[in-house]
Amino acid sequence: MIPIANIKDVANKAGLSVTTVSRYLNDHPYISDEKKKKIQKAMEELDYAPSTLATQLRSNRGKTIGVLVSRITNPYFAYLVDAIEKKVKQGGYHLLIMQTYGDKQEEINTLNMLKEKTISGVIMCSVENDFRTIESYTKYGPIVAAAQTDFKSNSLHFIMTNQEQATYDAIKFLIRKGHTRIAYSTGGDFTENSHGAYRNRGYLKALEDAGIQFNKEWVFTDNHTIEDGMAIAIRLSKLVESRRPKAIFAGSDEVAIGIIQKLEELNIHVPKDMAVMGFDNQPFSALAKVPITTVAQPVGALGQQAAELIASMLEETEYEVDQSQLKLKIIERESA
Amino acid sequence: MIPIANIKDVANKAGLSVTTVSRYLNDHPYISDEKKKKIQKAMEELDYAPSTLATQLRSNRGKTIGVLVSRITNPYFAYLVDAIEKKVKQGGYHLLIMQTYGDKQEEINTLNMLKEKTISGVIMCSVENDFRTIESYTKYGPIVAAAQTDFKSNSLHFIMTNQEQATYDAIKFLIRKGHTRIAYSTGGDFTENSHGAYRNRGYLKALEDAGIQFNKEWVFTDNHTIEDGMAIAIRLSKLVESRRPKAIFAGSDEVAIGIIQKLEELNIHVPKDMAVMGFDNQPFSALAKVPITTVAQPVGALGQQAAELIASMLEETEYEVDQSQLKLKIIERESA
DNA sequence: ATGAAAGCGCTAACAG
DNA sequence: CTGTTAGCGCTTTCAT
Repeated sequence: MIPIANIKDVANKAGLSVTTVSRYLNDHPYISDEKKKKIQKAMEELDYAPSTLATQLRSNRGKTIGVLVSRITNPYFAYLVDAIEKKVKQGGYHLLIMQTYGDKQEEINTLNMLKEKTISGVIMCSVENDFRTIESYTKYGPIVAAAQTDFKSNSLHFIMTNQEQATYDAIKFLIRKGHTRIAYSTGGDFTENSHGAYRNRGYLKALEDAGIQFNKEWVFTDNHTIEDGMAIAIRLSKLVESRRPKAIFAGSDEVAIGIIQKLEELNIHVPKDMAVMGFDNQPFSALAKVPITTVAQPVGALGQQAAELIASMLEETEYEVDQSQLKLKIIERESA
Repeated sequence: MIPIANIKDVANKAGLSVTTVSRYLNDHPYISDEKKKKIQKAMEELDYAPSTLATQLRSNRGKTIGVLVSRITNPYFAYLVDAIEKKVKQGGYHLLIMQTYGDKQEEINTLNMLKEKTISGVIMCSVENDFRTIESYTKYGPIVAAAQTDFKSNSLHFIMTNQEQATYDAIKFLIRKGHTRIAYSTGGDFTENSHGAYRNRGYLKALEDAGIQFNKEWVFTDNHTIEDGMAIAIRLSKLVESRRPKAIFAGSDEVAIGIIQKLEELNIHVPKDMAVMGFDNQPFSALAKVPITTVAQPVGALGQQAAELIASMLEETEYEVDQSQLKLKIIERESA
């Protein structure tokens, strides 16, 4: 691991000053072609690459964007990260991935990296803390959150999809299929200010509008994985039939596939005995044992726009989010 | 976006020198408790956080590890990244994710970030260039590749699983099931030095050992996604039955699920008309329409050990890879 | 068109 | 135990 040449070495070799070399590096005007050649030659011979560390320290601007996800193994986040990465790369940015696993403190830790200049901006694909708290970190750098909210802020920016409406539509879809006994699974805890509060509202509102009584026994909280879905199925199966729902909004395709799998194992058939509705429209959803009826999220557009928005904040240019690209859509297949 | 306090501000506020503050920051001995308190207080009041940029520039050691994957949306890589992230976090490192999408130049670009000090080390979860080339970048920082190879190097380190043996075993498994017409899909181009060369060898060797004639018509190259799998199924279906294989080694569960899905649509049944063998044992594989028989990769151990290995190189300590954790294993389900 | 010199925020001799 | 000082590699006035 040999010491790498620095700008001074290049300057010496080229018989010029560091200033000129720096100018060359930054595409300044006023350098004669002759010297340009010399510099290029020196750089090649020395196998030179400018230290991003020094550049960033001096110019006070980095090229790394932090991306917060709850876990990268959730395909929803993987696809989001993919879309973000493709876009930011165009602007010469890089992505530092941080997983929170639902932990508030981990999220704060990442936000603090803004202060330490480890990253220059943050895209929050999931959010754990309340927006008031998060907003307070915008004084350290730009933050974009992908989340639905009423929270108004000049400094904290959002890329929003209408989760409430989509959930309302999804429940309505089940109701139109004749369902009235509709269970509900969420990644949060079903309280007012938690994860998925908007979806909760959509669920409640759809029931209410249809004159269906809400049944607290039928809400399942804190579910994220295939295993969580399986656990739900087991609980569902243990309910005597008179108290058992006939449909469930799973909150994610991962949970949905777990539910379906276990239900079938337990000889409860989908959708005949139990309709299951997913969320996300992940690649495997169409290919499951019972293809999943779900709501598609516009991940590609979401990631791309989040990337463009954060870049515009970093570069102090304007960017207008295009809501028309951010629509959710029910995909009807066989599970409901 | 307010300017952040620096070490000098803290020193001034605490009425001490920057050295003492720096010592405090780095847990040096020999600071009186009284001053420690003062420093803590000053830091809090100023909302101070040390600039990682300056620290790294000065100490010439960063805390960011680059991770190269071909695409993060492939669950194999997502789980690998997850395992790596969990481990490096313990050492205070962060992960910069780079996707190559199979592009050699992208891989080189990432390796070059070592030179620029953007990252301090690289874990290559996928590899595109030849090892001779990659090895030449080790002079800029530690590189760990997760790949099987005979390439010997003092500077370039490997975390290896025996892909050849696993493929041999998988093909053997099919042969024991009575198959002799076995097709083969790979992510590479089936040449000697490409992607998956070891798997190719395993395939060829298993055929040879069983006295089965190799049929070039039955190898499908450059397949990675579910869509690629579907395309294979279509090509398979177009073969007249006398020239059609009765089994296929898909190379990945993603490709396998695509093949199975499309085959079933085309009324060719798995495994009756065509056995399909996957690779990776991804979470959805057990839950597919026809649960996939596959070979499980030890992603967790792979990620963890890659992380420990790179950390040991960065910290110049010793680390011995534990091969016993790195075994591949056939998981028999229904597709073959 | 080019260069000298100051300094970004921090660490590490060295001196006391 | 604490402070002074010289850089790490780069950008950026300010001269020339």
